[in-house]
Order: sequence, then structure tokens, then C-alpha cells
Amino acid sequence: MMKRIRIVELLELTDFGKEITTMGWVRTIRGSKNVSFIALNDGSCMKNMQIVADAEKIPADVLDRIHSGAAIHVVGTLVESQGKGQINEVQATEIKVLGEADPDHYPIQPKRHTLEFLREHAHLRFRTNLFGAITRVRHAMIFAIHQFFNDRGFYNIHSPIVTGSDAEGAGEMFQITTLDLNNLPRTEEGEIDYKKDFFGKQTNLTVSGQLEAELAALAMSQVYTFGPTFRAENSNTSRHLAEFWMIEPEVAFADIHDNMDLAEDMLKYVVKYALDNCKDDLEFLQQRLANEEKQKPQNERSMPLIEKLQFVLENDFERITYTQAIDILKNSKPNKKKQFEYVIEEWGADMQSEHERYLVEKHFKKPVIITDYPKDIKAFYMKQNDDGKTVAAMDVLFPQIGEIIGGSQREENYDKLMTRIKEMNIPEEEMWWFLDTRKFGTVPHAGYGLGFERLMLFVTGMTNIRDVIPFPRFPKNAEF
RNA sequence: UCCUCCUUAGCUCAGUUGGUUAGAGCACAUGACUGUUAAUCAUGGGGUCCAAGGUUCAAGUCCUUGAGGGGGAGCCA
Repeated sequence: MMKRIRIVELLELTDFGKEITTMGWVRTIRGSKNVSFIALNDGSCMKNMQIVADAEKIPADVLDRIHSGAAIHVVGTLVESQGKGQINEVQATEIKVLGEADPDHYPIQPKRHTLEFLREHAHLRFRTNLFGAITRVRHAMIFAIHQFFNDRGFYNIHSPIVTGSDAEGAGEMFQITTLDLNNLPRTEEGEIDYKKDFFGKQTNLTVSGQLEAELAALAMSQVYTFGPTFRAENSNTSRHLAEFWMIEPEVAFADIHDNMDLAEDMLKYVVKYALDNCKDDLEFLQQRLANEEKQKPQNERSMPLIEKLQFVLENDFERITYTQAIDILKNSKPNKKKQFEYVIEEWGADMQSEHERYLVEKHFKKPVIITDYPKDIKAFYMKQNDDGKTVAAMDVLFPQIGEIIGGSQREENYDKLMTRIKEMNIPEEEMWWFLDTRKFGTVPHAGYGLGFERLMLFVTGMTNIRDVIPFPRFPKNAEF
């Protein structure tokens, strides 16, 4: 393949006079009689490389084929920039058009597009400044998460994507099958005969890797999963996807407090990683957010993005129990004045997002971890506390996003776990392998699930989760 | 799934009380300009007003239904 210098490297070079080759996609081209300027981007960074095309050196029929979106191959001399705004530029000696982009049909113009329009052109939105920045930050976050866990001696586990269990208990599942839906095999009783299906049983896409992560943790001591997760909920919100990526650490010999420490350390680590490694992209995202919020009244605007990230880094998360949270809410102004849609009457109520937002955004004004929820509103596998009423669950709540992490210490006692399984009608016969861990060498352990795209919302300041994953899947949409 | 708002040029939008041939900026084409920074200036082409039905002398505008999208809620990560 042709040798090229990536634009991120090229922008730093000062050995003027050197001949270089670079390639990329044209962002804008400005022309006058004698000279044209091309802003070239190859995705390697936020900034564009300025290519100077002299009318004497570059034939008009080549320049005529260059519009926004075209891919070009540039050979030229690196020179000190004669204009303002960049230190260097490439004085082109030869330009080859690798791929034209007919401006009558190419949808991405060098102007502001709405996020909705770009969502409908998700195959081309990588070519915008915004989605270039989001894509680079997303990569950095993925990398930082693996680095965080690797540095602490965690092992990455690939939990299965196909599951034969519907006991994961985290929502509606997508069924997968190779059966002919127009001609389903039936048993004598008239039921669908799943013995004839590919796996010999009914199977679904996973809604959580937690149960398998627990199996691994109870041998490897500390593991984490980072994989795709599927929920068939009919959720139409800016915080939900049908296919999203989840990080699920699971740690043996750990309790709920260790779990909270790990969650807080991890979030701070990855936020710091973004601040240290994605400066240009974050500055661009910060500017976008500020522009977006110009229409909002002063008191509803959030703090600048980078300041917000630093704030999370520098402050301890508030840790309170569910019981304390309910007390605060009961005595809060909006509750007394009945401004909440759901007024908090008594202990045991499930908190609505308006309550979580009040605690995080109004009362504490920082991330909050709520622990020890009533057992009746939480999952069967959570560690039962001595009070008989609560479980060692924890939710990490972030401003604007709400629940970014949900986790718990796990119930390691076989009898207590069995009691909950029976009380909550979990199909016990499907759980034998999970229950085995409590029979053989059980230990206290804990873990949580982090919604990766929700973390992305926080770090990028974007407000719709469909914009922080390249190809979002949601009800009635699986395009691209 | 519920509530609510929106859908007009390739894109972003305006379109008054229902009234003649539906507008602007950007993009594009042509021309001007000795180096621009989303260049500037002049000229030009470009429309199934989301779809179907209805009210009316007359519908982009009003009504009904549907589709798609935004925001909020529920469920959750």
C-alpha cells in the first residue's frame, strides 16, 4: 500500500522542505484564481491538514473533481504556513482523486447538521468533526477500562452471547432460533418442539454476563466482562439501547464497600484517562455542549464539560443508604410541596428518576451511591442484610444520566439464596450450575454492571445514547 | 407502551387571519478576487410543502387517520 503520514503526525512536523505523502477526505475546499486550499482529515485527530493547491501545479480538471467528502492522495512539500491558524501546510505537487463525492448527492456538507439528520446517515457521520471526536473518545474509554482492570490483576472473561437460561432476570430477551418460523415443529401436545432447534433448547441473546462472571470470579478471584448485551424492552428513550456494551467486574473476597471503592476508582480512572488523552476532542465536545445550551436559561445550563469531568475526579462520591435517601426525599421541598409526580410517602417505595435527579443534581450536587435497598425491589442474587429487610445493593447515580452503575454484594449462602429463588419463582432447575458455586467453596463476593454508553454520555456531554454508539439498535430500527 | 411537540429546496429554517407565481442562509454551477481559514462579492438552477382522506370558492396553513423523528415518563445499564 501507499506510504502515507497520518495527519495527526503531519501537523506536528517542522522539517520544512521535506517531501511527504498524505491521504484523507476533503472537509472543505476554498478556491481563488491562483490557489486553492483544501482542509484534509483522515480521522486521526480533530484538526485538518491544510493542502495548498497552486493552479500552476495542480490541473484545473483535478481541482474540479474535488468537493467536500472526496478522498484524495496528496504528494507535496511540507512548508511553513504563510497563513494564520496553522504552523505548517503541504504545498501540493501532485493530487490524485481516489474517490469523488458528488456534491449533488453527498449528504454531509461542511456546515452544522442536526443530530437527527446524522443519525439517519450513520454510515457517513464518522466523517463529521463531532462523530470523529466521539469515535476517538469511545476508543480511549474502551482502552482505559481494559487498562484499569489489567493494572489491578483482573482477568477479562468472554461471557456467552447466546444463553439457554431465562433466569438472568434483567429484562425482555431476544429469542434466537434456526427453526423455520413458517413451519414450526410441534410436540404431541402442540407446543413448539425446541429439541429440534439448533441448540436443542430455547435460546436467547444474553441480557447480562454476571452469572457467568461469578463462576469465573469464584476461581480467578477477580474478573470482568466487557461485551454486548441485548434487551428487547420497548424502551424509547435517550438513555436506552436494545444492543449496548456492558462492563461487569466480579470480585471474590469482597463486600459491598470494596465494590463501591472499585466502582468509584474505575470511573475516576477512565475520566482521568479521557482528560489526559483526548484534550482536543473534549474541547470540541465542550464547545458543542456550550453552543447547544445557549438556548437554555442560565440556571439550567450545566458546567463546562471539562470542568464537570474534573469535578468528578476531585470529589468523593456521596455514599448513602436507601433509608437515608428516603428520609432526605421525604423532607425535601418538592416532596412537601407535592412537586414530585410521585410523592414519597413511606419506606419501601421505588425511587423514580425525578427523585434520583433531585438527590444528585439538587441536594448533593455530585455523584451519589445509594446502598441497601429493600429486598423486594431488587434481584434474587443480592446479599441479604442482617436486618431481614434490605439487600447489599448499590446504584451509582450521575448527574443528567441517572443510574450509570448497578451492582451488589452477592448472596453466597446456599440456603438463603435458595429461599429467595423459591420466593421469587426463579426457575430453579436452570440454575444448578450457578447454585453449585454456593455448594463448593463459596466466598463473599461482589460485582456490578456499568453501562458503557451511559459512561460515554457523561464523558462526551452528549445527551442521546444513540449518538455515542456507531450503529444504534432500538425499537423499529436496525439500519446499517 | 403513555404524554407532548415536530415533518416546507441537498442541509438548516421562515412562511402572518386559509387568498396571486412558496422564501432566506448554506451547498452546487458560472464569473470576479495574489494566501484562504465553514473565505468574500455578483449571477443562476433547484420544491410530490411526510402520506392518505376530509372541510372550503380557495389548504403549506384547518380537521381525521397513518408513518417517521425529537423531548419527557415507565423499565433499566
